[in-house]
Amino acid sequence: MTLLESGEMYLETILVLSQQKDHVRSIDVAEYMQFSKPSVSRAVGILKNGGYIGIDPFGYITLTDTGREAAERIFERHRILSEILMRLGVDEKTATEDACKMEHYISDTSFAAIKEHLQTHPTE
Amino acid sequence: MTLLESGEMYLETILVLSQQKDHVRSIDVAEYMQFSKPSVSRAVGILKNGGYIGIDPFGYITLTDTGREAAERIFERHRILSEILMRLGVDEKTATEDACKMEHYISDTSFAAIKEHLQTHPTE
DNA sequence: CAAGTTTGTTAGCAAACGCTAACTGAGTGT
DNA sequence: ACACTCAGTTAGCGTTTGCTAACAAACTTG
Repeated sequence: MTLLESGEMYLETILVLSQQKDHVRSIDVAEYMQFSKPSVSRAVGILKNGGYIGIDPFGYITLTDTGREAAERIFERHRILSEILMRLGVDEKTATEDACKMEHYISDTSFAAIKEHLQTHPTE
Repeated sequence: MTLLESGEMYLETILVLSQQKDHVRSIDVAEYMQFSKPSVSRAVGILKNGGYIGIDPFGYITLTDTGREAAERIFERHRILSEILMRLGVDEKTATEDACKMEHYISDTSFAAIKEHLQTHPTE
């Protein structure tokens, strides 16, 4: 099962929310993403089915190892992409929004190059 | 009518092909994009309907002013994005592929910042 | 405990956008 | 003229992913 943009967004959201709260429910994801409950319900089912998340008896969502890996991969892209855009003078809001889309499409190669550039050229 | 990624790709392709050949037909677009004829036929209908292209009696596709503007806007993003990626050490093929996706999602603000950076930091 | 809220699900719609199968109509060739 | 090929269209399918309406189950509350 290959993750598409939407799946990656859900995983990233689950990761972010789990860093902010004790547990994450579908309704939390729905509120955060501003999506309807049924949309999240279906997405959660698909991600669970794909082995990316688990749902405990309380309805709390947990990332599996695979899911956490994918979520962290995207989240890192998000951070690095917004950072380089801000480094170029882009305001935080725009940088974040753009990173949020580009994070799903950039290749490992290009991402590595950008990350490398940031590491070798610390904040001027 | 707001252009989505697919519409932008078709316009960009039409622009590129019109720089290479005397005239551009649906079949040329289909071959170039590796899409089926019906897919292109529908897309062409939508773009024509939206006022982005015209079809002359020979079946040749022409960009309207609006269409050309949109196509050139995307094409410039394509060029600049691949350039900055290559500047960071990414190989041409990957840079082009990535630019091809990101060009549709980057904001005017971020794009301007990248373009500005390239102009003020000529090839080292 | 009855009534209301909260959470999640099911059913089904809509749009975008790829596809194949099958047709039309125009030009080409023998 | 008959047959073939080429370009384009129509009809209709499948996937993804958002939505609303409506329902069920569980928790809260007076």
